[in-house]
Amino acid sequence: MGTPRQRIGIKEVAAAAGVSVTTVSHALNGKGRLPEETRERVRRIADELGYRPNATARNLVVGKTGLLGLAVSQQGGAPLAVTDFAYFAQLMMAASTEAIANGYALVMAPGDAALNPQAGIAVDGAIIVDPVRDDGLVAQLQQAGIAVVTTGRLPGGDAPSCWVDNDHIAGTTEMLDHLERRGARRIALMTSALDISYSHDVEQAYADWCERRGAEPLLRRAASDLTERAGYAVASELLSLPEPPDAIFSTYDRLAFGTLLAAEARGVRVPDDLLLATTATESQAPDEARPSLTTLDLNPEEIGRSAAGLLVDLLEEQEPAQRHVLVPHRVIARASTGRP
Amino acid sequence: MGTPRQRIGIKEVAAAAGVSVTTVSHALNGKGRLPEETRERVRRIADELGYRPNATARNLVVGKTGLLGLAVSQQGGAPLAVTDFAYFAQLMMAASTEAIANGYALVMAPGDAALNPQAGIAVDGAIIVDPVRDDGLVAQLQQAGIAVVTTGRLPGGDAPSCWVDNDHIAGTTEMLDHLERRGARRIALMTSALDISYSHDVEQAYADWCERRGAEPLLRRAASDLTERAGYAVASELLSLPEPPDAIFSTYDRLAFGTLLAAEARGVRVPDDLLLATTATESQAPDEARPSLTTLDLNPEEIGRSAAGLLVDLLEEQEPAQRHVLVPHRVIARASTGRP
DNA sequence: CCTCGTTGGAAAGACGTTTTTGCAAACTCC
DNA sequence: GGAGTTTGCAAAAACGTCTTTCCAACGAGG
Repeated sequence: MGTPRQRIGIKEVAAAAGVSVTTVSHALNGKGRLPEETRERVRRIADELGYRPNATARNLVVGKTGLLGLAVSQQGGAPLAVTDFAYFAQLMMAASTEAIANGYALVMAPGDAALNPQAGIAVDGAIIVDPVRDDGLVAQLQQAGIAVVTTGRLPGGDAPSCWVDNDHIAGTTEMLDHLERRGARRIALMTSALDISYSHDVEQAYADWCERRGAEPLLRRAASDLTERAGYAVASELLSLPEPPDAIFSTYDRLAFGTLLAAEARGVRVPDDLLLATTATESQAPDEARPSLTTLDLNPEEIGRSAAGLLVDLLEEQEPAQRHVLVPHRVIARASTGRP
Repeated sequence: MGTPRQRIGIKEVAAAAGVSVTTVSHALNGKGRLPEETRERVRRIADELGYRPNATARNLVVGKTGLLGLAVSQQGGAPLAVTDFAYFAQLMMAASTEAIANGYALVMAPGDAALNPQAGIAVDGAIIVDPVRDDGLVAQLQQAGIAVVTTGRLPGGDAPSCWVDNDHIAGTTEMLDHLERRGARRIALMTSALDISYSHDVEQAYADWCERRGAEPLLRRAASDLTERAGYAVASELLSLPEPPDAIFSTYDRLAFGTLLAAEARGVRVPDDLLLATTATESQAPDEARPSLTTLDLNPEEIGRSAAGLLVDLLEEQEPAQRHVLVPHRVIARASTGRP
């Protein structure tokens, strides 16, 4: 108020610098043939005036929307992976940060329809989290020529695709080794029935690990809502076996919390009678549980950051440096596997 | 591939309909003077051709960005309200849905800087969740002339503002009444020390309620990380008082879960020895707890939907129908307050 | 001195809409 | 049947940037 506060544009900068708008544009974008001296002067003046290029105008001329979409693959019609809010929120925040740093805006798709090329919002590229087999959205996007990066790999995906993922085979193996070192002789795997690459990788790593040791696999898939209640049910069943496991590796922290409750209800002490480890979706929660939970940290922030970065590369460079990214994991030993 | 797949624009529609682009624009936007018959025909042809207006071009000419920002107010420099992922995610998804329905894209701000009018991404308007007193971002946005809607009211806010909120006074009172009806004689309030309107409203409602009954208030503010651990600590202190409460109302579900643990650890039975109620941030979790928790449901989806809707009104209409929205709450009685 | 290549920079078109203005044709009214 | 008024639509100007094209000045080589 008082100040006219006219948004200053490239024209104003040009006038102030005594050059044409062309020169300003070239100077700021490193294009054209200009002596470094002029470039520098224009940049300085633009800075002084607080010039911020209008993203809409730029997008219009370069033919982009400036938008990246982020969606969680839908199993059936589940209203978002309700159980994984923390993992998902961390991933999203990191992806958003990276997108903004590259001049894009990340928009959350509240459902498959939001990114539908025919009906939804127009985006330059999309990140699909944990695609399920035959994910319709992924197919639609690719068919429409929209760049797609998945976190986790598309099961059965034939087409060449871009993804970022953890090395779940290695992570699972490390955790099983850890449990064995802490004295486990009979390790059960508690996972989900979701048809995503994560499940497949973990189950395969587990099967291979057991086979190498000549051990009998003890695999349970919890109800796909992945609540503590589901973990409680599966753990109760496991613990009442004639030959119950002496260690459980859960691939979702909610399932592990439920397992903790089930153990307590049956008077099974963790870690004395049962070792318990989990994959983390929420960084603090496992540490706050009683006892604190040994965790395989999947580093969702880095997943999100990498996914957005890869997507931007895909959009801006003709040939991205890499089409696949592996994000490092980390085994964090806590009280639930003994010797804290 | 094979099909040229030229993006069809307003020009193609005009050609197909045998009219000018002006007429197409007018027909589609309900502007200008056109007989209904022409309008209808143009709309039909546009539909048949699958015409989708280019949002970027539209935004350019109307001088908008088409972006709405959503940020969680930062207390100090906390990396997002970590504890409230579920509440927050539900709110965000609903806001995103509403934004898209109105032709906007909602972008999550991964920190205050992202929406800074000087340095961040340019948005038409912003939703700030639970603003703390003297929130810098709110001030900056308003000063820059960017429309702001807050969920929860800005403490000490002098300027006229737009917000959507629950009637926490009424909600708290209802819950206290419920506890009293279920036999509580000494009700403690467990809340946070956050300087947001939510805390103030609840504390005031509690103080008033106690005063009306001549009861002594028993108020505790948990550490602001609001974890189960924090709830555990506060509950332990309360239960070890010479005259402990026979009911606790927690304003965050995590605190209530911690309370449940503390009660169990001390052999205090819920609901027999202690009634426990909580405000919900996660719809299923309180139901899944053991015992299931009586809940004050704040309806975060509706908060998010309303906030986005109000923001759009603010941007598109000179004078919005209303500047404040109250979203209904709901008391859900469960096992933790007896008689399920 | 003339030609040619290089350098620095400006002019103008384009991106796909919306909006304003303009202008005939078709009515209405006396 | 002429003067106004309404109706239906088109032409053109924006919006702010990037990009292509073009031109003048300058230097070098013969």
